[in-house]
Amino acid sequence: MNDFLTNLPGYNLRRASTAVQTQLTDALSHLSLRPADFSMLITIKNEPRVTPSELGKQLGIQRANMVNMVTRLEERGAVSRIALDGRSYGLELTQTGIDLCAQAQEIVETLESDLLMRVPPEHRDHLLPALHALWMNQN
Amino acid sequence: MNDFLTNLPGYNLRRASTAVQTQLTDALSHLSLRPADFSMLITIKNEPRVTPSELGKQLGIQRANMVNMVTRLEERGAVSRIALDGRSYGLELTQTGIDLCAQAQEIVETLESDLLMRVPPEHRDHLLPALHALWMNQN
DNA sequence: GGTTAATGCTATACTATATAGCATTTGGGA
DNA sequence: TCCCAAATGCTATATAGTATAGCATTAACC
Repeated sequence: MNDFLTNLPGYNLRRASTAVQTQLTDALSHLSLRPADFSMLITIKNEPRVTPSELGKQLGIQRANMVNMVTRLEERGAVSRIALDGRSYGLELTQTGIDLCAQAQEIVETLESDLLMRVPPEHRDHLLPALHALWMNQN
Repeated sequence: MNDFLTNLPGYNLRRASTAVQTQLTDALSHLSLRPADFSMLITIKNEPRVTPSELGKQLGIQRANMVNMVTRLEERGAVSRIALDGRSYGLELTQTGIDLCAQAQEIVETLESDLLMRVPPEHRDHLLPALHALWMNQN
């Protein structure tokens, strides 16, 4: 049927990504958390007092788009701001944020394991390094 | 730094996908064509008189969202509608559409080949089947 | 022949992403 | 020390992608 498209790695990349992303969005919605929210929480957890700018750099999110995301997480009491100097501040998880992150982490790890199980065993170990190369080895 | 996220296949899938998608969008923008437009053209080319409904099914696009896309392609003279019965119509490429599709195909194939070259050789052949399994083996 | 399903479509909403521009603050070089 | 460039947080805005609900018309099936 659609031989041309299904033989393109890029097309399959997009379809696979949207499928997985939809699953993750659905699963995390029970915590009223979006995928990007989780990536923020886990990064703040591993790197306390990270600034929104640095967070955006690591996650591939524009500075301008971080503002509302941080605000939402702050308004629900998951993160708090700590002034670093006159213009910037660092982010830390509150206890609520720590708990939320732990719950989300469980959901994510279940999904990630399901994801890998859908990949035929002989290809499984190649997926992560291949994907990693695709966005790290950018020009 | 961000060990947890970069070890998740799903996260790497998303980052890789957005990176590749951005490149494709940029490259196709010279033809004023979006990635989804190209997927429509190539499918119509290989399956003349396909209906918007069927096209959407194959490409994972909602019926409601096909309407404007088909209209735009029709307005620029790339596709034409052919009444199949009282309520549905089939799509065909015009000569303009055939030419446009050929140009786009060249761009896409160049990008796809670049994409594969970024993947370390030992993982290269595993990427397509692994990705394919991720969106075809859905429950 | 009448109900059910399919089709194309409108309207709408939300998420993700991107850019331009602004005020404030920091930091480094003259 | 002063000044200028860069960084930071932020506002406003625009676009693409995706999703749902609902509607009128037509086709298909029992």
